[in-house]
Amino acid sequence: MCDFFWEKAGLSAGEGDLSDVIRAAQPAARPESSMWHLPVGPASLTEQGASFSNGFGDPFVGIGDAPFDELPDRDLFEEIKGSPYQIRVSPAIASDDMANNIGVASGPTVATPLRTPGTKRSMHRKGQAKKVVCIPAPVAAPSSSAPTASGRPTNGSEVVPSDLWAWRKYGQKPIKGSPYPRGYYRCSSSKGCSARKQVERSRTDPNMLVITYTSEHNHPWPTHRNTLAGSTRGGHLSKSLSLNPSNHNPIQILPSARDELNKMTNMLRMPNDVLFKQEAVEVGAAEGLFWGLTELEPNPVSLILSNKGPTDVKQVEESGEKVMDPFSLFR
DNA sequence: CGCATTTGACCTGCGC
DNA sequence: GCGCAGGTCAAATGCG
Repeated sequence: MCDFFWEKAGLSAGEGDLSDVIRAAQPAARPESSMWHLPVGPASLTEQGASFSNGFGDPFVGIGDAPFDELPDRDLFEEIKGSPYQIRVSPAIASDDMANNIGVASGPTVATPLRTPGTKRSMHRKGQAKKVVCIPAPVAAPSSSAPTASGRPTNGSEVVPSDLWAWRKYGQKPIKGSPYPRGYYRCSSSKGCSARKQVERSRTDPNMLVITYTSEHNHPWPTHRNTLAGSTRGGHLSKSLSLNPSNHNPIQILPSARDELNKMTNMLRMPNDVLFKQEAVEVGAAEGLFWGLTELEPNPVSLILSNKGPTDVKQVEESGEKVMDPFSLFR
């Protein structure tokens, strides 16, 4: 049990359930924000169908695959290792049940849940681990003629943020009730890897991308993404950098999260096999969020936390420096 | 030439 | 059993 978390939420360990925690955490929310702020750390309850990815700063939002009132409460925090990241739960993607449960009208809109509660469709693939993360959508291609990162024209496909695994798109389908199509990707890092992900825009908040990861990778993280088969096209990170702050939400790292980020940095410097033995795959939002940073910058955290360095793409190109912000990884 | 993307067809599970 | 919707396949196409 993570006593810290409960204390942080103003509760004693073992007291209350998720609704209590949310309610207790609510005063911490910034008044101008339409988000609930949950001071939680890396958490993943994929087996239960609920998943919170940790949010390094504001932009990451975890949302479960199940309606909130069905989430396990204390079990959720069994997997929290202690560091108080903040996760914002957007009312725009939270369920009505959640809003009702916590009794807070904390947003202009409380939209429909991602999935209809209780439908069997949501349990379509029983036993398959799922992680659902929401991230701010990169600047979308507004028209069908807009190029993707690879320079190809699209038919309204998403500009899919890279998470540093190599993914190959194998399908796209329009989703009923949503104006946005869903893209289907499978891992191309390794033959036989069953990892898949689905990318779609949130129907309630078009500025958010909902990425659903299914199955686990059965191979280590790639050491050099650019050398992977199938990852070269559009995979040149240095070319895909976009450091214009207007392109994404500002990163806000809690002081108490810095230590944890530094720990992660050290972990990322370990050989792959060490990483796997330590089951570090749960560290980092959306699997491998920070993977690959080490080949670009000796101390990624320093980049995240530092105000130094070029502030826009032009400057980067001129200086030739390999400097990036965390969210350039998703472009 | 190798690989990624696109896209229509096909498959599968579920509700009625 | 049928229809619907989501998920996957695979041929066509294009880029580097």
